[in-house]
Amino acid sequence: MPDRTLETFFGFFNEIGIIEQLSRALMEARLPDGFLISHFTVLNHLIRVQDGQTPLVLARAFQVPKTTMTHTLAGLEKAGLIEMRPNPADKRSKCVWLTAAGRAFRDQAIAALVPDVDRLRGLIPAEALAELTPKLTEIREILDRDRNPQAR
Amino acid sequence: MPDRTLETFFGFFNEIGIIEQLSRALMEARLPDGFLISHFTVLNHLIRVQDGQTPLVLARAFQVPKTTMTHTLAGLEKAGLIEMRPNPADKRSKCVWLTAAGRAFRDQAIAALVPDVDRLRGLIPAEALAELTPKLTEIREILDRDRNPQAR
DNA sequence: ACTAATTAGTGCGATATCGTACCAAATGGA
DNA sequence: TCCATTTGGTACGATATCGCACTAATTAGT
Repeated sequence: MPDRTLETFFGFFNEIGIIEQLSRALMEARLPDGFLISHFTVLNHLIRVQDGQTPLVLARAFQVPKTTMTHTLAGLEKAGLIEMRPNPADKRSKCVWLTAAGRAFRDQAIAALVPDVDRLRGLIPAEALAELTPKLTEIREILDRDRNPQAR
Repeated sequence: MPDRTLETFFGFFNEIGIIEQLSRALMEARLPDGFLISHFTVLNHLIRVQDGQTPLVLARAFQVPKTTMTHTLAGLEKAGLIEMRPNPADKRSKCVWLTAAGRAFRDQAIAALVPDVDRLRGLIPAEALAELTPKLTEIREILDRDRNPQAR
């Protein structure tokens, strides 16, 4: 019950939640019908970091339960954007590989967002975001370490 | 395609998304089984701002489609935490009123969160959040004004 | 080497979210 | 006053998310 600490935390997470909703709606409006942020971010991650990763590694990277990742990957595979191959190092496991269509999809998605970002950067200076992001990263890492590290 | 603007925006919204997930998981773990953040935030809003508001006003306050708010309110009403009464000013409309149980539920939910906040404020100084929140509010308001203002 | 515990992935069920379509009431022109 | 449009709310269907439970493979402890 320390003074206004509770309100401070609530207020912060409340803004985070609303911005998340708004930005998700913005992005999904530009993706082809039936595709969600989750699809895009997985493709983007596979390109930026590395493909060939296992579903579980991806689930942990995105902090989602593994069942959710299974579902997302199934959608991407059905759309021909990724390929699931057996993991040579572990017969229980699989590796997720991008297809050419997957790379193209991600590039097109980014291209489709350019007009939005162009418009927004007239309203929100990129420097303001660049300044905030590392602080958010710090908080994200703290929350991440804080939560129960097993499961998911 | 301006230099790294795209990456800056992506990076920012990415952190926002992850923090949102982590904080939601944290809060929902403390709520009674079957209750979600959406339930809590509506109750909290009705107490902090004012009860007697209409579903549509609430939907706009939380930036969710009105169908989503209908569903959330139905859950709260079934649990006896709110009451839906006719709106004397508009026969199509309704007013959402808290019950005593609703107020108690909200108070208990907050009490259940105190240990978490206590722990977190040892890891994240409240001042750091207090400093970030207004900047997030500004961004949220910009995004809000930017998006298509009708619908939802 | 053998068994117990752990780990990777999926199937299934519950339910939250959200778009479309719809009804009823209210509003605004002519 | 009447009709067209707009607005508040809900029903319904589609699907994303997530917890639980299960199988198969791996790892650890003896």
